[in-house]
Amino acid sequence: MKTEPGLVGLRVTIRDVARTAGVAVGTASKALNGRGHLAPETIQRVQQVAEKLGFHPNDLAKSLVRGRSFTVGVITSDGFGRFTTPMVGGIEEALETEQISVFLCNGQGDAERERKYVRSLLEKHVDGIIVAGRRTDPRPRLEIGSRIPVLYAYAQADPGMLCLLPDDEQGGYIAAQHLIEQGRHHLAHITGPERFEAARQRLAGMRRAMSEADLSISVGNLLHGPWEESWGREAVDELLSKQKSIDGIFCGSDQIARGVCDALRERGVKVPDDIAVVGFDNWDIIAAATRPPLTTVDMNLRELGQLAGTRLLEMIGGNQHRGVERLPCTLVIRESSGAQAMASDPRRGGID
Amino acid sequence: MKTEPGLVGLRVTIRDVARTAGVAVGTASKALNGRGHLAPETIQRVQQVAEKLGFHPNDLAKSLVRGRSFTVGVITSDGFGRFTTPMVGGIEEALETEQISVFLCNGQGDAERERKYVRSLLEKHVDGIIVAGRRTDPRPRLEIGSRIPVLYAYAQADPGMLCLLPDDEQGGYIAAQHLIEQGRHHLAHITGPERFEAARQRLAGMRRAMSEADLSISVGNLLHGPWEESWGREAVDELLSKQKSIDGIFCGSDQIARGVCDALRERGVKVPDDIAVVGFDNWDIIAAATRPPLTTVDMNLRELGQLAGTRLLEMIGGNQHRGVERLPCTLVIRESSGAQAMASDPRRGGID
DNA sequence: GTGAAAGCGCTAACAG
DNA sequence: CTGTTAGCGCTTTCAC
Repeated sequence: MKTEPGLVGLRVTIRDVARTAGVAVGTASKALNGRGHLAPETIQRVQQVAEKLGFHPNDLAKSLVRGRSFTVGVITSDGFGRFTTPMVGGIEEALETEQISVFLCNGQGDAERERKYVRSLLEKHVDGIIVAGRRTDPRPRLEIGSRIPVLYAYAQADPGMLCLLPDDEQGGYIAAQHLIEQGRHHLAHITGPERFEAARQRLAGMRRAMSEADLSISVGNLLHGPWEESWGREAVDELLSKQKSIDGIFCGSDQIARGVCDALRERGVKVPDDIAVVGFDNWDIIAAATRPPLTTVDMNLRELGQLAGTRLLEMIGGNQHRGVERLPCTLVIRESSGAQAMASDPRRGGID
Repeated sequence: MKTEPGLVGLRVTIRDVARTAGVAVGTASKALNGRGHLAPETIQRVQQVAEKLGFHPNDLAKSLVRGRSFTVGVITSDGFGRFTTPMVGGIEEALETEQISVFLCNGQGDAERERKYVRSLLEKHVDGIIVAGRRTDPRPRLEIGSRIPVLYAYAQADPGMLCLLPDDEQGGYIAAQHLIEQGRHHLAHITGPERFEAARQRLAGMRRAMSEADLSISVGNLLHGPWEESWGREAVDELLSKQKSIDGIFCGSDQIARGVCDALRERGVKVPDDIAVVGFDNWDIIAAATRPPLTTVDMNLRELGQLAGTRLLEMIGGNQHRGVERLPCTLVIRESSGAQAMASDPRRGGID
């Protein structure tokens, strides 16, 4: 026995709407979607009935017949940590303009889990998949025995895949360039482990900026260590124990920069007057709370996410992309670098 | 013209599998899902063919006929900030055991966006919705003209809804109790704005612990301010300028606690020797980097998320829930409280 | 302009 | 044990 329209029927279908409005199902469909040529009054009547009945079209059925689900999957590897969080926001933003919903999958960097998720997403017939990572070093490619587009954001697979990354080299460049512009010529770099591509590229960018100004990093002024606040403090000890005349430090992360600033202050070294400091990440909870507030490089992860969403949409539309695409970083000027806060051009110092 | 099985056919359907395996569609379905009674060899053959063809069942069709989508929607209000991030992890974990996928919706605390998302989720025929907030104060209920279950996690609507919250009162209780057990009897409380229910409840818990020990908070030792690190520093100035003999401070958040510790150290006050400090949140990036590392209260947000997932599953299964349910907090002992690090019982000091 | 019918891919009776 | 049939709710021809 069919539920009567207007009653509590848990499932108001288009047939209920059609019957109540006194039209055929096909007609109701057209009225609801604005397709075909219908009498204005019919359209209105159907829509009113739908409204009154609280009709919600069943996307499952819709997708089935249209052959597309209007959903995409996002597989993250760090369970929404500080890198993926803003990215996912950007992805969603780009996708929602096309009414596409996001399946969230927390891969936790575990290949087995990722495989499971891929399977599940494939069965949900998602229109595409974005892999959002937490480090830029190459990782194994996601195996998908299917023709749906895949893309990597803040993650890198092989060159056959589209990989969206921040331009760490350019980020290092603008950081160092900024210090140099403040008249600081004796620069040190305190950063993370050398095995991170990001650390190597930021350093490369710094070197490029310095060599353009006929400067270079003195031996002993380049310190690699863990990505931790305490490493920033230790590194300062190491650096200053050698009595070097340093007037600027570029740090590979805001956490390191925070440790650096704390250590300098506790030694009576004034930031930025004696030594200017620039961080990396613009992780506001760190950067804004540091004394003084950190000038730092922003990787524009939200924009990276938006780009990922946009590119995926293009790929779903049939335009394939591949290779590495890098998004410029931006300098966010606060107080630690001794500069006037001012708008900075995102493209400035770009390498292209 | 149908794509031949085995060819590049972008859509391998169960019919392709059935035809290739030389069985009927219904039989293939049973073989693939382990339903009905089939000859073992048939099952195997069908499965092999499915594998070879790279067959992925279409969940859309499956859901359509089964009347359930095996998906749920999670609407967050802070775009995956520090509260929702661990919760969403827990939610996913609880749900994946039942093979349920999560639609991620970033409501950004905007009622209009939430409405849009609800609509979209309803059309996707999700089996349930979780609203994950970032503060525990009452918020408007989500309007859903439908019979699917809804629940609030780290958010509170009206009493007709199921709301899952951390037990802030008990959290405040165990924090203060811990300080008292360390022999600290002159306690201060530096916390967030009074308009936050969480701030009021943590304070209430602290009061309960103190009154049980025949203690109370002296006038002037209770300071409300913004949830910021700098407020912690300012509050210390305010507190110590009055020359009070304080030997313990319970802070309403780790950020505040960090500011407090920094300010104390810079004034030459030893933590924990002179003054013991306890924070709230166990936000590791803050708590672990503070000098000394913070003893703090963990709201177990991941577990809260798991609970949310579990409860939603129960509700989907037909068992309705309503009212507020609170999950106990746990004390995480580090160095700032002067205690031996030791396992603590989550239930200890519970109010029930 | 509107209705009727076919079918998206799958599962679930019911026959055989 | 396996095949056939009838839909799930919707869109989309194609007639009228």
